[in-house]
Amino acid sequence: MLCILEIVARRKDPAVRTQLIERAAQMLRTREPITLRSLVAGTSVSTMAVYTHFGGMDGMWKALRQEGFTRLATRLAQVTPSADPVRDLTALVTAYLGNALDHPDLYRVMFDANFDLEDAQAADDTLEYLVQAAERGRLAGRYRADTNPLELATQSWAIAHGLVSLVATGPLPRPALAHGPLLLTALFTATGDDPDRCRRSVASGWQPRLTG
Amino acid sequence: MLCILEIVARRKDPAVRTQLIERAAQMLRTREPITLRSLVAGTSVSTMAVYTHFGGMDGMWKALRQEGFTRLATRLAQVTPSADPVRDLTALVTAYLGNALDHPDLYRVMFDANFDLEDAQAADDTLEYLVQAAERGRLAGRYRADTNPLELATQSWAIAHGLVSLVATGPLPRPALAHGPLLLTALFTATGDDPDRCRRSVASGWQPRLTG
DNA sequence: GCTATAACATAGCACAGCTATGTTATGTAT
DNA sequence: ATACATAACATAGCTGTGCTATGTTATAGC
Repeated sequence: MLCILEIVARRKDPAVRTQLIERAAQMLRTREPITLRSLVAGTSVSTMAVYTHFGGMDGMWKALRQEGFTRLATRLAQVTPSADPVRDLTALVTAYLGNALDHPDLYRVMFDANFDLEDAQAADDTLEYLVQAAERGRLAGRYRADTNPLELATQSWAIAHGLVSLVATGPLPRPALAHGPLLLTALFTATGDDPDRCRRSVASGWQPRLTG
Repeated sequence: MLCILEIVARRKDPAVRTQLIERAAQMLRTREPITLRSLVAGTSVSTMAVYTHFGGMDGMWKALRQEGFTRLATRLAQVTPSADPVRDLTALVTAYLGNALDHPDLYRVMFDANFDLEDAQAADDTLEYLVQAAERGRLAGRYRADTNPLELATQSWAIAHGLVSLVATGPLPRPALAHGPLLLTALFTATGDDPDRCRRSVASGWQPRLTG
């Protein structure tokens, strides 16, 4: 009997994979240039490990982007829903900004040149956190009944990404992030929330620490 | 007599410089990989020309980014001020989006990894167009008297950059740009403009062609 | 134990950006 | 007009890049 798919010898060690991408993330943080040889230099593995585990440097970068989205998702998941969904959506945006500021180089890689479907899916998955909060806000009557949660989430995302990418990638100074609350309040108010109540919700969901 | 500064022999030909960056922009458009040798291959100059004119490939990329900001400034300059400064600011944002969509690869390069002061200055110069429109809006009484034109311009920029970079770089589909009018209206209204009047101004400044 | 399989190590390939060195063209001074 | 000084230019070769071809070794199933 032929057991084609079950014949496996010398399985790859998953630890090697995580070791490599963690080292890559570390090198990204310390601004060291990441090359095939410099990447494996700090480890006990050979250059071929990059090919068996990632299929090449492109695959490694792809996995690194994926790691970035995973960390982002972890951070978004730490935002515990409260009774105020507008505050929650603000808190999610704040978490998004905080993640980008804590790992600016990783964030830059996440939204760099070569995107493919896998990464786009990962981006959509993280967006889903915002969609849920937007939907809860609509159900709570904070936004107009005809509000499309996906659209509101996308608009919030655009604001967050616009601000943080201009700050993380260069031209704008970090205090420019302080525009966040005003932009979010403007968006949520335009979506139907009461201005004063919205201001309070956004203020309670925002983390002033970001602009430091 | 020594004329130190005036002793010049065989001046560099500016035409070579423009030829190279135009070819680089063209190769960017056609997705050809831009390497030192592939860049000069189509020209009659040697690889050394890149070093005499730009000091290396990094300098060439820097000049290419500069060219991107120059084109952007040209496009923004084509927006003729009208009697409605809110419309004008919307039109400027629309021109910003249109430029990014017409030259997506160039736009990506403009906001890519290595930024330095020269490029940041170029970015600030283009921002100045938005600042002027914001200031005119304030003087016209459309925005609150205590509105900071630079801040309003920066907020508009963040919205534009957030939207268009998410569209040009991947995850969002092009129709997502249709969120622009709502976001701008929300921002301008929050800055003091009358909601109905603002909606009309934004609608008249917006180019629906973008979302196609 | 034997064999098949795949992870692994090594060496070398093509190409990248860059630089050292020689050549040529051009403005200045005699 | 001629000679010189200067810098743009052409050529060839350098180091380092990602990648691949080839041989070796460790592991799973009979």
